[in-house]
Amino acid sequence: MSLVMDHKGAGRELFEGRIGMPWSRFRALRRLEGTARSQRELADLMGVDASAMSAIVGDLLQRGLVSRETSPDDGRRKIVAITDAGRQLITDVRETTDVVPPLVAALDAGERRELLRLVDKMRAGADA
Amino acid sequence: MSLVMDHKGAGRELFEGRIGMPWSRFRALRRLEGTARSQRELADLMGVDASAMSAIVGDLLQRGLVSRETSPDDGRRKIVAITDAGRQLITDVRETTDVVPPLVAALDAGERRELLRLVDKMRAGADA
DNA sequence: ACTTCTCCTTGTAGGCATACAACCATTGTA
DNA sequence: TACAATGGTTGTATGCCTACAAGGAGAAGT
Repeated sequence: MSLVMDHKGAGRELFEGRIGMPWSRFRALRRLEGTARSQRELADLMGVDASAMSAIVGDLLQRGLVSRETSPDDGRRKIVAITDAGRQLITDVRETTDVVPPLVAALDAGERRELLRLVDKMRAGADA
Repeated sequence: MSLVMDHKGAGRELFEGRIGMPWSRFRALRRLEGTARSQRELADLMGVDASAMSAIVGDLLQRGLVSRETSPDDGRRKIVAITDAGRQLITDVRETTDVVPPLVAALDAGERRELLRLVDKMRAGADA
């Protein structure tokens, strides 16, 4: 945890510099890859409150990465869906491998593979 | 990196709730375990500017976790040293193992050991 | 000596993440 | 039909991390 906390700053700098967007936006975008969701669902998934979600979606909308429209079933809900541009952005980020974080440089190839495996496993657990 | 970014919030909450201190303070404190250092040294190590360091040390001082005195050699420098209370706090934090981060819960014992090894190796690289 | 550099401090500001309160519109319930 | 609950928006505030500017004090170079 300590390692994480100490290097999140570097991570954000790297990321935000690369795609010019606060991390929270990308985080939300990722949750829309599979399904469109209401803002409430998104907020619950990410553990933030409705007002924060409102701002995030508003921003993504302006960037053209998602669409937002009122649900036909329930006039209160706004359904947020990822756009092609949004998908493209996620793909681009995923393919960004040219910057090996300095941290990982300390590991050899086998260790990196193992780390990746563990991280994926943790993420799978966390997303569930 | 994604995993890190997504869970730093939880980490901070956990940490700050436990010891009532922003992470940056602890981060600085750790760098004083081995040697006393001037604020400039500390700032360079942590990659923050002098004014940020000034605030951090001021806070640690108020908490009684470090001492600060002008260097005998150079009247400009303030030498910061960790106190017993500071060491105690670090020890306490290190011994806090009662909260297995939810993330790690997805791994079995062997995997956790391996993860720990990799993390230690990365940290060793980063601290150097 | 005079100037320049260095260390530290204080004040100020910006960005991000987050929360809460107040409010509107819509839906669900008694 | 009233009243309560829900989804969303806007405004406001807090905390942390960070930076930059300006200025005091000591040290170094010429």
